[in-house]
Amino acid sequence: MEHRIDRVKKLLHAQSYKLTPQREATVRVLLEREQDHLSAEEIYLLVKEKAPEIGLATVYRTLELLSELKIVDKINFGDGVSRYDLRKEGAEHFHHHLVCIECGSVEEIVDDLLVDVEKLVESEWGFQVKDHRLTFHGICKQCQQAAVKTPL
Amino acid sequence: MEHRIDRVKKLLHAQSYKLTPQREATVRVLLEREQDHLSAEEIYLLVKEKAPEIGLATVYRTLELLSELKIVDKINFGDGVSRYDLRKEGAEHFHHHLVCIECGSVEEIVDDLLVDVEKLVESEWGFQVKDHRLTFHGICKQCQQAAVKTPL
DNA sequence: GTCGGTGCAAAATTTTTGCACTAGC
DNA sequence: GCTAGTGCAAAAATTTTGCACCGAC
Repeated sequence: MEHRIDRVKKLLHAQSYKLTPQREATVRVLLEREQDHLSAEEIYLLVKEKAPEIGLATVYRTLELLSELKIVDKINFGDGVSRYDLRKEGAEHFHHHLVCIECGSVEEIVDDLLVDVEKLVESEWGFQVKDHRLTFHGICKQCQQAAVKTPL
Repeated sequence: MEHRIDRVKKLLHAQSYKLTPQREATVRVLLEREQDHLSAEEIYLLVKEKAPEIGLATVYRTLELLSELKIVDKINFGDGVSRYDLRKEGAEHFHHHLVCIECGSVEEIVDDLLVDVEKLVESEWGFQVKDHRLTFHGICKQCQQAAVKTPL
């Protein structure tokens, strides 16, 4: 855990930003709840438990900063709010999402499935790919099983 | 053009909704500006030119309805607003987006690149894919050429 | 007359901004 | 002291909702 905080600290310092207590608390929440795709509000409430004096605006400013530095990814699943995901350390593996349209659960998959597709996009469209977002919408394993047990 | 309006009309009727003048004006704007990824506000302003009495709330309600019926796709590129895209007629081909991080242009690609990837997700994760969203971020052909001519 | 649909205004929600204040160098 | 960073409150921006009204069947 600590080495991951240190890594963020270094990335911030490299751009002359500081890892303030507020920023550290925010990063710690992101680390602790890495699988959770938290919204700014949710992050704010969790950070408040560690650092009660923090303001929502600071959380937004921190998340925006981390987002610019590509330390977190700002993602949007179509409900009104942005969600924030810590990037994995080895930046060559992106992670994608499986959003269940039944129960709303979000699963992550870490394989880089798009290597071939990216090559195709570069050669066919002349578009130099830097990053990508991929989200599948569908029905998760649990809901499929539930549907078998209790059909409509 | 007209047959595409008719198609929407049928889809609405099939679910006991009407193609009111306001809804028709909205769909026409979407048809005319199909490549443009308009926001609700932009659509509202364009619809107002045809039907000045329309309210923004109606545009939102129409877009939400069309979205539920899968006639349009609600997409989000990370700026604060939702954008709306008419689905292509042959629903088995989704369309993906190439977002240029230099000039902000959005290109569409219509190939269904993900057939193999979807199969993998279904077999590996047991997730039944219904739809997907794929966006590439990178540098478009024009900006690459501009960069060669005028390096930093 | 009923009911889906609409327009308007108000409300709710999410995010940003202005400004005075603080802490570290 | 200067500067980056912060907290708070206000503002902005986007989207939703309540309600009275309208129009087609």
